[in-house]
Amino acid sequence: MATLRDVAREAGVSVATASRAINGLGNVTAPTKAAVMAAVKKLNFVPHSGARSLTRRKTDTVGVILPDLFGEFFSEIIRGIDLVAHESGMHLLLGNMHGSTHETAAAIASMRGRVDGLLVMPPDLKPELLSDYLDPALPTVLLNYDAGSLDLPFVAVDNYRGAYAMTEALLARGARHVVHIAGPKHNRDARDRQRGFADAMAKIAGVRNPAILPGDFSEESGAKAARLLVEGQLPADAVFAANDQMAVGLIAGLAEVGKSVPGDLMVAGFDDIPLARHLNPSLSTMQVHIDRLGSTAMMMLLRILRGETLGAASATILTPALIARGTTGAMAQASGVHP
Amino acid sequence: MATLRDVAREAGVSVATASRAINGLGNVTAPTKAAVMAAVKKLNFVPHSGARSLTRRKTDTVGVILPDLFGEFFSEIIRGIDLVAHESGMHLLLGNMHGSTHETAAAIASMRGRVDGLLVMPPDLKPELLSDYLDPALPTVLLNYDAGSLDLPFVAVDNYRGAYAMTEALLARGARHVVHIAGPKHNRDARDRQRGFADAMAKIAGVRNPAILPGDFSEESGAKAARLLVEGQLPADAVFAANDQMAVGLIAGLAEVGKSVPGDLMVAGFDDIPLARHLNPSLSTMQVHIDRLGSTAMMMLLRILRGETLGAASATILTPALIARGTTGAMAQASGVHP
DNA sequence: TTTTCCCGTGTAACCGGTTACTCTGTGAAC
DNA sequence: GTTCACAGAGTAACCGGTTACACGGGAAAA
Repeated sequence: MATLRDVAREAGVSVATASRAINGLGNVTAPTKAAVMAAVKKLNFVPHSGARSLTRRKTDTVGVILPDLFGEFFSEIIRGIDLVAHESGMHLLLGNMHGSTHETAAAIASMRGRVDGLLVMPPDLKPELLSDYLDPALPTVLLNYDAGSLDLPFVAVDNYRGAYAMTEALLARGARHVVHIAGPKHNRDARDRQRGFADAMAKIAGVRNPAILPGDFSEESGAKAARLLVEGQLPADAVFAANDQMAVGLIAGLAEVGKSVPGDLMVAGFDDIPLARHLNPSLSTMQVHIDRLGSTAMMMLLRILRGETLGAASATILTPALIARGTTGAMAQASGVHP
Repeated sequence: MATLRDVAREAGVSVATASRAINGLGNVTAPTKAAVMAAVKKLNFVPHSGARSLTRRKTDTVGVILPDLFGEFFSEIIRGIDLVAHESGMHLLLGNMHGSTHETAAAIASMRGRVDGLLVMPPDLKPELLSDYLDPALPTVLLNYDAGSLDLPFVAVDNYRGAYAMTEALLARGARHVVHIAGPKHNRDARDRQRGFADAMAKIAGVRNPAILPGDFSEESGAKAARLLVEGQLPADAVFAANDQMAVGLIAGLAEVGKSVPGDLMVAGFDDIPLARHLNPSLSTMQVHIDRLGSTAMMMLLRILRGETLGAASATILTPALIARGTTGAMAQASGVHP
């Protein structure tokens, strides 16, 4: 592979001049520049980004550290990030942290010298721990994580208000006994959604201890909730699952025991996964623009890298939108095709 | 940020010794090593990967260049790659090529000095062009692309045999008039699937010019095909869509005009997207393990990087599996929950 | 004509690590 | 008591770019 020295020799100039010509800096006459460019072509020279980033002290790369994610979520976040990154000529260095806290630390450490900034979606670990791992000198934006005590910029989804709004909507459609299927206990999103549900039940319906079934965001746990619901003979005219996956499992489970949706029970989910609108009846849910989570965070990071101060914009909350569909009695849409 | 020089000074040794101690190379006494490690802890030193890769001439990173992909496909490939990469301590540098040929070249060029190898999924461009962009010195494995003339290692899905098998299955279930909905004209996968369909029709059913409707892999084009089918009064008792998305649109379109599946018509797709098994009736399709596309390619690349020669393994073909479900009259499965 | 200034270019230091080679001192072999 | 081998540590070159600074020469200013 040709180096800048080779190009300079070929063009009969010094490396400094070659470098200037290639990077379009001033102080190079047209003929000189032409000679350098000819040498570049001839030798098929491509600058070595690694070497360049060493002196420039910037890599034009941002590190993205995500936990193990389920398909749709993952790709949408990346898509959102990439969209913005690509516009600014930035590269994305992926670093999944596969579960363990130890790996998180390793993933972050291994980014030093490779990236100009970091987008981190921490799993459910404590802020104090996180701050131990993060390099304060490296601009960092957190994804879906309100750092609280740490004053790191972040983008998060307002799970609380989303759940509140959905519960409110179910009650408004006439439900009296709304049951919630919760997500994993240690999961922040799940906890916030549960709080939103409970608060809405308390404030709007005056119900202090609404029924809450355990779940773990999986389809299976939704189906299991259906059995619990029926066998336990819980009074229920609506079920609000903490995510769509569980709602899907729930509906299948209810169908098996002959309960109809929304006839016997209304059902609602959260996330608006693509499958939601294809179900029959289609699933009512809270729409979260996951890609915006990524693109917004990336934009924030870019601004920090440009030296701008974010101020109030350093905490961005995305509010999910209510999508009323068939499972809450809205008119069933023609499934399949939507412009 | 502390550098190796700082650590060396703090520990009272030379940079060479510090480097050896940190990297666990021999020729360092225990006390010396301990002193260095203490300095590392104290100064919170993290080696600068960029600098290290410059001298080592390896980056422990592989570049992944993918075209603009639809969600599921993208995340599954990445997941497969990451799975293997992570095990070997490799990083992933993402470089989407958003369409244009020019961008592809730029994406590949910008990888020089950043990566040890490349995984490239070329869009539908010609092999000759591709070889112009690729650096012969950089180990490269192609994804879903039979390089043909180029002797680059690749992993591909056997779309031809998959389509052949599905067509065969439809005929075996008693279909006489099978209609194909094709994918985008310039798309390799789509063309191979169409060939497989046409060949199966010719060889098994003796049909020379089977009906083929245009499509572009989108749901909309599937719905449009449904209209064409009904309005054109094509004789048809089975429709084989070149991918699941179109099959989904098709089924919705058929439902609108009162055609039942599989009663009036059997329907089959290709890919086995997650939605497929959730439809009612569930969609028969060819299962492609997209994640294996990624993991297999990554394994091949790792072997090349280790200096092994692949030999026959340099061309890996993944054969999709037939999944018979409700839309071809197989017993409808309880939708929603599957272990 | 002399001085000043600036433009185009070259020299060399530097980014932060790695490593070939050198040097020193100790214990084993003679 | 030499000589030799070798382990432990240091010096400095090097990876491939960027860039501060120096330098020479021609045009403009005096």
